[in-house]
Parts: sequence; C-alpha cells; structure tokens
Amino acid sequence: MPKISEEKRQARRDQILAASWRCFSRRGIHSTSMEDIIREANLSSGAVYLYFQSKEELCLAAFSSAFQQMRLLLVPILTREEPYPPSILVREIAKVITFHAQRDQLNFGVAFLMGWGEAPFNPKVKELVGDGQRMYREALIAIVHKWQKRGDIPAYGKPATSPKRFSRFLGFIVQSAFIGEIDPDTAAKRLRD
Amino acid sequence: MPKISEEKRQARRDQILAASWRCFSRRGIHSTSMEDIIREANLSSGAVYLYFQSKEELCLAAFSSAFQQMRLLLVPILTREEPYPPSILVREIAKVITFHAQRDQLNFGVAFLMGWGEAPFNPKVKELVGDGQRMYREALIAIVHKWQKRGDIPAYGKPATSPKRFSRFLGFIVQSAFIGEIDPDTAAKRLRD
Amino acid sequence: MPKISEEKRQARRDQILAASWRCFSRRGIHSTSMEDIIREANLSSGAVYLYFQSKEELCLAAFSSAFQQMRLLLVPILTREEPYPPSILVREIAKVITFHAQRDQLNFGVAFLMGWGEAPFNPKVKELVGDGQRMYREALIAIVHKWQKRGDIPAYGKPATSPKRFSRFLGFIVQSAFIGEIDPDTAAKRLRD
Amino acid sequence: MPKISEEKRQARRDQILAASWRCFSRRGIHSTSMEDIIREANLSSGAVYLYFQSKEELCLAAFSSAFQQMRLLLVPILTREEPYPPSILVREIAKVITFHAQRDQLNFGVAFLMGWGEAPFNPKVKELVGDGQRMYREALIAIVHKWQKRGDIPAYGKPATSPKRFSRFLGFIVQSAFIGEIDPDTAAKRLRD
DNA sequence: GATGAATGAGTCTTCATTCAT
DNA sequence: AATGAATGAAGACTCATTCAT
Repeated sequence: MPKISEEKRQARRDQILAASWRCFSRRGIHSTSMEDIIREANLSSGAVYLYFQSKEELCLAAFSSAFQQMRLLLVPILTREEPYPPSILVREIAKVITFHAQRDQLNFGVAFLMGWGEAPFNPKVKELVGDGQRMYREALIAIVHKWQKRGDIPAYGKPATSPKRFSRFLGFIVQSAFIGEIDPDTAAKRLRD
Repeated sequence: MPKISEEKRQARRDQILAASWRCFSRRGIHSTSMEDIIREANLSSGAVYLYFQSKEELCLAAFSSAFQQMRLLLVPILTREEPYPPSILVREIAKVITFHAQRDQLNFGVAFLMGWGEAPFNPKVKELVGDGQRMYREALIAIVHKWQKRGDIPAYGKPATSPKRFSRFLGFIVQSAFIGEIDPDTAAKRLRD
Repeated sequence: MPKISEEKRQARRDQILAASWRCFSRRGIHSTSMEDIIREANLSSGAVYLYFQSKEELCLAAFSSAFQQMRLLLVPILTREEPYPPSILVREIAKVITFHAQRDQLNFGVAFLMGWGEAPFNPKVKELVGDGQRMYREALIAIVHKWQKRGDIPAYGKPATSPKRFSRFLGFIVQSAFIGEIDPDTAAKRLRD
Repeated sequence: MPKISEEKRQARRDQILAASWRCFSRRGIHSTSMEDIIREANLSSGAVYLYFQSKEELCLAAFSSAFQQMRLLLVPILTREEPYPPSILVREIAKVITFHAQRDQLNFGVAFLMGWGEAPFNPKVKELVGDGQRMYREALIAIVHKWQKRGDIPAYGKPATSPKRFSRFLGFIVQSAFIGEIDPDTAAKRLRD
C-alpha cells in the first residue's frame, strides 16, 4: 500500500465528513460518539485518526466543509453579472437551501442551527459561521445595488434593504430547519413573504 | 423526612435553574457537567437529584423556565389593549431581549440559539421552543391587525406583515446573540432597520 | 455518606498505593494499567480518580510513599545519638532493606530500580529519588564522623569513607533487587564485603 | 524478493538498533513507540518488522547490542596479560563508561538503569544484564589475583576486594547516569574515591 | 431532607502489528 | 524487499446517577 494519492486522501476525508454529517443530523454533534462516525464510515478507529487529529478537529472540518458546500451552491446564484430579479432570486436560494442541501443527509439549515449553538463557546466555529454569513451579506448588498441601478426596486428611500433581507434570511433558516423539509416554492413564498 | 413546603421547593428549583443557566451561558449545555451545576448552586449532588430526576429533565426545565421568563416580560408589551405604535414596539421588545434579558447571566438570545441547536434531536425542547415562537407570532399578528384598524400602517396591500416581521425578529436574535451585548436603541434601530 | 474523615481518606489513599505497589512489583509500572490497580484495590475506576488525579500523579505518590516508608525505617537507625558500630550498622540497614522492606509486596530494592529507570525521563521522580539518596548520604557522612571521633575507624588518612560506602550501598541495592530476597545476615555479609 | 546479503541485513538491523537507542535515551523504552523508532531510522513500519518480529524482540536486541558494545570496549582493558595497575584501570574503565559510551547517543549508564528497571519483569532482559555483570565481575576477580601476585595490592588480609569493587562500580553507574555526563578523570576520581 | 463518596458504562485516543500493492 | 494505510484491542479518564449514613 504505497503512498496514497492526494485525491484518494481527499476522498477518504470526504467519506468521513459525510458519515459525520449523517450522524450529526441524527443525534446532534454532542451525542455522536467517534464510534458512531467510525461505524457509519465503515472504517476503523485508527483510520479516522489518520485523517483527523481529534473529534474537535473533525467537527470543525465538518462545519467548514458544510459551509463550503453551501458557498459552492450559492455563489453562482449570488454573483451573476446580471442578478436574478428579486422574486426569482428568492426562489433560487430557497431551492438550494431546501433541495440540493439535503444530499448526504446534510441539511444546511440544521448545520447552521448547530453552528449557532456551538459558536458562543467555540471561537473557531464562530469564525467559520461568521465568515459564511459575511460572505452572504456582502453578496446581497451588491445585488441590491444592481437591482436599484436596474430599476427592479426603487433607488431612493431607505437605500439598502439588504440587512433586512439578510435578517429575514436567517429567520427563514431557523424556521425551515425547524419545520423540516419543505419544497422550494413554498419556501420561496415564505421567504418572499 | 418532613416534607418541605411547596414554596421552599420552588425556591430550591429556581436556585438550581439559575445556576444551570449561569453554567450553560459559560460553557454550553453539553460541556456543562452536573457537577458544574451542583457547585454553582452550592448544593450536593443528592440534593439536585431531589428536585430534578435527571440532567435531561433539568435541561428541559431550564429551557421551560427561560422561555417562561421571556414570556413574562414580553406579554405586557404584546397584549396592551392599545398596542405601542410600530417604532416604539420594536424598541420595547429590543429592550427586553437585550437588557432585562441578562439578569442572572441568562441571555435570551443565547438561550434561543441553544434551544434551536437542541430542538432537532429533542422533541420536548422542540415543543418548548415552538410554543414560545407561536405565542410571539400570534401576538404579533393581533397587533398588526390593531395597527391596521388604527391606521398606524396601511390596511390594504399585503395583508399581514407579521410573518415577515417575525422572521426578521428571529434573524435579529441570531445576530444579536452572535454579536454579543448591544444597547436597546442600537438593537431597535437594527430591528427597525 | 457525609464527608469522610481525614483518616479514612488517608486510609483509602494507602489502600490504593498498596494495591499499586503490588501491581508494580508484579508487572512493572508501565505494564500496569489503571484497571489492574483498580481491581487489585477492589474499587471502581471513579473511586481511584477521587484520590489521585491521574496515573502520573498516582505513580508519583507511590514512589513518594515508598521512599517515605523507607525513610521511616532508616532514620531511627541512622540518627542514633550513639551510632551503631560499623559492622552492626551494616546488618541493621540490610535488615530493613531485605526484611521489613517486603511488607505489602513493596520491595524497596525494586522500587529504587524502578525509580532509577524513570528518573532520567521524569524530573519529579528524579527529585524524589535524589532527595532520598541525599538524605541517606548525609546521614552516612555524619555517622562516619562520629565513628572517627569515637575511634571505631581511623581518623586520619582518607578522611571520609562515606561516598565509597554510599556507592557500595547503591550497588548492593542493585544486586539485592536483582538476586531477589536474601536474609539480612547474608546481605550484611555482602555489604560488609 | 531477492534475498539480501547477510551483511546488508546486519547493517539494517544496526541502523534500527541505533535509532532505537537514540529514542530510548530521549524518552525511555516505554514512552518510545514503534513509530518513533521507524521515523528515527528513516524506514517504513513494514521494513522494521522485516528485521525484528516485535517490539519486544527489538528491545531485547537493543539491550543485547548495547551490552555487547560495552563488552567490546571493556574486554581489551580487562583481559590484558599484564593488567593496568589499580589507579589506571579505574580511569580507563571510567573513560569507557563516560566517553566512548556516548557514541550514538547510547549512554551505557542509562542503558544499565533501563536494564535494571526491566529485568525484574522480563527474564530475558534479566539474563542479558546478568551475563554482562557476571562477565565484568569475573574479569575483576582475575585482575585482583594478578595484582596480588604482582604485589600491586597486599595478597593477605581480606582476600578478594573484587566484590566490593564491583558493588562500587554498580553504585558508580547509578550515580553517573543520575548526575549526567561527567569527564573521565572526575569519574575516575569518584570511583577510586 | 441532605450529603458526597462510590459506581461503572461509555468516551476519546493510541499504537503494535498486518497486508495489499 | 519495501511501503504505509488500515486495523482494533486496550488504555486513561469522565460523568450522570445512586445510596449508605
């Protein structure tokens, strides 16, 4: 078994991270034991520790990877040269959150809820969650500016509705994670109003 | 073994619950051991188990009590015969969340974050959190109706702005818990926009 | 089970330390698991950790206690106003090392061998062993001076034979621990010559 | 799988043994993991197990090799047709122990301390250490006889000073390993007295 | 009612060893 | 011969809970 390729190494990491999220989604982070993850990943204890130094590091990597996946799905929507008009944007985001989001049992909403629950007591989690939110917030501000330029929304009056939108977005996450799976159109309707 | 009076019993429970929240606020629920709570409450292990059957039950009672306290503070604001006008209401709620909220180290924002983190894996916590949110949501709807009757806001157009408001309120909680203590006026401004 | 008395507490510590030495004597420190000690002491894992914070601390306490016991036995012999004459002293010390020494399966010789084996890698063990040796060495010097005054040994010539004696004493420990149990008279004869 | 030449095989074994002693000297036998040795030897786990069946066997070989090296250095000194006179002999031995001894980070003093620490629980180590000591002891007796014949020391009186010398030699090892590196002349002075 | 010492199942982690390549 | 990823038994330690006093 000579040195494994970097791809294979990453594949193993992903295998473990996916197993972790399946466990976390079932029982929460704190009620998930390393043994749970190990069994779910069909590996041996030693093997997991070959890829992650500790449970702490594994959890952090799990959060990091979840938010990274979310970013990968949101960025194409949020950074279009010509942004979607308001109503479409909302539906597209809702789609990502509610649909794509559930591949591998990884529910982004629940991931955020967990992240928020950990953040006050774990600076590194706080940073990860904060980074994700900052990214999203800033993209939203840029979009609103473009909307104003394009005339999709009135350019005068309260100049930026984005903080409001962002706040509602967070609220939406809470509710959708709370209520459970919902279809994108219902979700969009809720988000829109 | 003379039975203790109901008052004394409740006082002891409150003493333990307050100690619990001080611990939870410092380290989170899962990193708080029964021993931490016992020491913080200046009691013996046995004593705590005289008032709560298990850590599970104690945590549930702690959530219940936190949301009950919040309700006690919000109800007078939300159920006035003549509701506060929009801008004032927002400030009053913000006051409660950010200021009164911190008696006994119990930060309502963090309590909600914790509740959301637990809810997906604990039906009883889910119920408690859900009840609190429902109460708030319904009160908000009633207020909006009164505002419309009174002419504080336009009666036509999108009939209920309350879900929107509610969603933003949840988002606000996330952000305020995340950012840390902020004064009520800043908070109100953020909530209003 | 109200607060245990200081005596009982010490008794428990001694019970654990005695069990530790029985285990250490059988398999050595490193091959002795906490579970071995726990079983030998007829206690539960938790109980042992109530008295010693870690295996490390327990081992240290075990060394400390072993050397302390040895000191308790040697001091009366080494600090007599009128020291034993050379030949008797040697027999008395040999007695202690070979006979009393084996109560509770604690063989002082083996304890020293273990201490020497640990000392180079554990500063605290080094200190404990070093302290014991210093004590013995100094007592020996004092005795030799008294012998010279009293005329038991010539006062002129090489003034202090104590380092020599001390070195031989250490060598004797190695050999006796190595050979196993021997009776005090044989031991004395060996030490004397 | 072309069989490697016996020389090459021995060279690899020596490479591993040298690496082992460097590790043992740093952290002790029990705190040295196979991985430590493997990394220190710049080999793979599999390779080491090609030359030694187990950690146990490797340790035994390490002791064996250490004592063998010591023998190689001492035998020319101890078996001269015309032995060194007492004072010179002592210096020459001290030289070997303190100076030559440290090639490859292998400190003979520490090796003995370790051997003594293991011997009570490992018959094979006991045998190795015992053999070394016997060899030295016997060589010393032979030398003393020659000294007496030659008149270097009185032939009458206590017939054999060798056991005494031997014991002091062991004590010296303990002390020198304990104190750390010292130069041969100081060492000789200590040994002589 | 109250105490706190004791319990022991469960957790994370390490490490000697193997074996497919 | 050599590699190093994988294994899994074993180890140290924690902590919710109990119960004799």
